[in-house]
Amino acid sequence: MIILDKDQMRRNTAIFPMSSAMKLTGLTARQIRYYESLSLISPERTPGNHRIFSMNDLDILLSIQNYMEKGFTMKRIGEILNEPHKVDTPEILKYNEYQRPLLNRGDLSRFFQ
DNA sequence: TTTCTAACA
DNA sequence: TGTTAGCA
Repeated sequence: MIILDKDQMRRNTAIFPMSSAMKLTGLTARQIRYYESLSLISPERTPGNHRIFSMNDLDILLSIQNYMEKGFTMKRIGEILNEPHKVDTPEILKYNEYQRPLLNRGDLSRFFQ
């Protein structure tokens, strides 16, 4: 199927400015820009060159937070997110069990821990 | 006023 | 990563 799922399209719609990404993920602008440089996320840009994030971008950012909390290095996280074939290691699978549910179904509980 | 890039402590 | 300078 060439056309993405309706929901997937909406989740890929970029509308959040840096300030929103920072509040929603708890990350600093510096960190977010750094992760983009590692191709972990690919936010769109406004005509003025300002980044605009989609829900999927934020979701990835949240996942990065999870991995960091579990002690993964940015190098390792980069491999995990950019090269799926490296994810099937006992090491990763073990931690994936603790991954929180993705940003969907209107579940906002993740924002209130 | 907010965000951006680049670069240095 | 933090922070700051100088732009847009």
